[in-house]
Amino acid sequence: MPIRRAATLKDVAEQAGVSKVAVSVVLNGSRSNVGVSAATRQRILDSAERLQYRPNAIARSLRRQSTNVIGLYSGTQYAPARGGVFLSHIIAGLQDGCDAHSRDLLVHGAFRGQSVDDIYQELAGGKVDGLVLHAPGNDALVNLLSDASLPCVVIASPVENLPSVVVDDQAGMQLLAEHLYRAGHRWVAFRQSFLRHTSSLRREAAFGEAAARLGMRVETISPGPVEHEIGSAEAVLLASPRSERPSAMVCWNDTSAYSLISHCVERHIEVPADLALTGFDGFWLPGIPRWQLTTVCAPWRLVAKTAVDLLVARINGETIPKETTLPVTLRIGETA
Amino acid sequence: MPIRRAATLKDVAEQAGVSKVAVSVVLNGSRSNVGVSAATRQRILDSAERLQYRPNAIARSLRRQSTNVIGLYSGTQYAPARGGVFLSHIIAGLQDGCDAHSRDLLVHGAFRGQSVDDIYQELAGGKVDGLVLHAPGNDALVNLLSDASLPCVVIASPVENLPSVVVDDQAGMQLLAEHLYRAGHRWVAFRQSFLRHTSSLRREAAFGEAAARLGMRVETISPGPVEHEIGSAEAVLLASPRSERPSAMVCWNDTSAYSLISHCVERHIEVPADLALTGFDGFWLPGIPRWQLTTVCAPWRLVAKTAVDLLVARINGETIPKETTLPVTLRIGETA
DNA sequence: CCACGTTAATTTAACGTTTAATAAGCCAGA
DNA sequence: TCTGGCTTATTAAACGTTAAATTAACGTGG
Repeated sequence: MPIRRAATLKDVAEQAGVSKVAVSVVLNGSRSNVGVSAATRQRILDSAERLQYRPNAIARSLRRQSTNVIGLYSGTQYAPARGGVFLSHIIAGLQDGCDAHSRDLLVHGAFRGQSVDDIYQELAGGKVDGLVLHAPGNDALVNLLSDASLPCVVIASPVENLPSVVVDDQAGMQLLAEHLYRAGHRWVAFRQSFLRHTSSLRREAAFGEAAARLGMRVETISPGPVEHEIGSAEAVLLASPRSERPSAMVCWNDTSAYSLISHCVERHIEVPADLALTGFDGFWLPGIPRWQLTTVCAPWRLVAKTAVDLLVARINGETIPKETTLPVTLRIGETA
Repeated sequence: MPIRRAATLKDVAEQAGVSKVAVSVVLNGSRSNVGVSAATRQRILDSAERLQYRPNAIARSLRRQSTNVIGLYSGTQYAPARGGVFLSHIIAGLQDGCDAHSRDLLVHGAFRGQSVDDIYQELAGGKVDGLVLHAPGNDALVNLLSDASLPCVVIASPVENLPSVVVDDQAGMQLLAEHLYRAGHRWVAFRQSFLRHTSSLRREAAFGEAAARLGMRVETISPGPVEHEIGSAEAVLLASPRSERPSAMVCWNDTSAYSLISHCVERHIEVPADLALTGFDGFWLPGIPRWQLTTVCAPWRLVAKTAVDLLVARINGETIPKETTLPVTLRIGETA
């Protein structure tokens, strides 16, 4: 079978016996000053149809100096087992946004072992009109990006000098603290991310303050160095009699909470009777039976969608707020 | 602050007092016949450094007629709650592949309400060097793509005329049938996807044959028209005494199985004592306690990675197999 | 001292678009 | 009859890169 080159403007123009410009105006309508008569227009349309013309997006991008593509750079590994549920909501939201603004989404590679400069080059190489950053981590990279004229919006955790879209950790922790207080808890622990994510640290601080304001005793527990494993301090805690340890644990996110439930089940600790526990994120996992987690529901998908909205506004030259905070809600389940 | 235009080859060339070609050769090394002396090379490198030159990916793509980007088109909505876990594994695998071949991943929009022609134009507009298709659905689109010279690989479900990467549904169903037979089951049901996915139909057929070969009685159950809800036929079945209904249900995927477990718990049906059930996919959900599903583990992430490998081979002009089938394994949990 | 190969460069053209500038034809009004 | 304006076009240039063809300079061996 003959692999024939895709038809270009030039081909159509020759077929129709007109100039490239006329074809461009008719097929990819521009706001320039050229007019085209009805007859010519029809001839062009016919030729385009006959030649199966499709405009070349790359050439157009080069000329227009804009690609209609939004990039995503995430500093975390996109591993479904670790944070994958989170990122899958983020990607869904980015798609919502891209869809609404007729843009495509470019997911940049993992950049394993590449230098900051290489990563920056890849990000700023003109492939995208703007960038959504998740957990960029690397300060050097962020500095490069702040200096560059490439529009960026950060999600999930704020970063100095760049606009961000986050959820109201503060309010979420306040809601949890009040709920636990009302349920009678006076000694509670915050279960931190074993990787000490920025979000975890922010929530730890917020919960500490909220609980202290209510007069509760608060401490922080770090789980083991391996995900889903239990740390030694935590093991000691879970082995202690009920009266000699916190009666509730606020986990930094849902995954951590589910993992903790497993440990409790193994140790025959009744949830919430022996130990109450809560999560954060509120992701709905398909049909998980039995355990309805008490958690803070955060609109992550909307966060991503909003980030794209802002990014597009920014690309269009508008000024966008430094920090956008989306509200959270408390979902009371059966674990606290 | 001054938003200064990014430096181009021309800028560097002028600074260094050489031609653009020399700069191109030094910075973006090509295999052409031009030589550059050590002194000139240094001068160019210095200028590039001073001007913070980054090559423009779009211009390069236009000239090279290749973008180094792989596209993903999925006919399904990317909704985390529905199939999102699946797609998140797929995207992870695509990233593995893109990473291995130094490519980027372009996730095309949802194309809500767009015509086949528009979608095709978007896909074939030169933005990507090749396309991974998931559940393309639309026949017209597939035909267009088969005709076009754009390399494609289909994943998850085979499509006529296009190379595909799938998992061994046949073997998986054989394993399940044998396992259930050994456990003493002689009357089993296949729980179909309420959307009648192609995969579900293939598995239904394969399981039917395998079970029949073993002399088991088999039937098919369609769940309700709403996801995670139960259908009337199924409700009747679950309400029947144990001896008057199948003793095991093979669900078309894990999500369906988890959902069914919930219904069983509500109805006080003990799993697996009163009803055994199995899934398909073997996704690990973070720390779900209590229910270890008996299921077929399918290497979806690897499927996606393999698709990219093949696609890249195809882009490089190699011939690739029509259908690639990856093996599955049986994971025996506590539900069957 | 000249033909020849090697090295170090440059000039030209091309990739497929879009925009700006320009030109030709025609008609209305002064 | 000329000026000006509108319609319908065309030509030239530009976006930033790379490939092919060309040129200039410099030995080197015959």
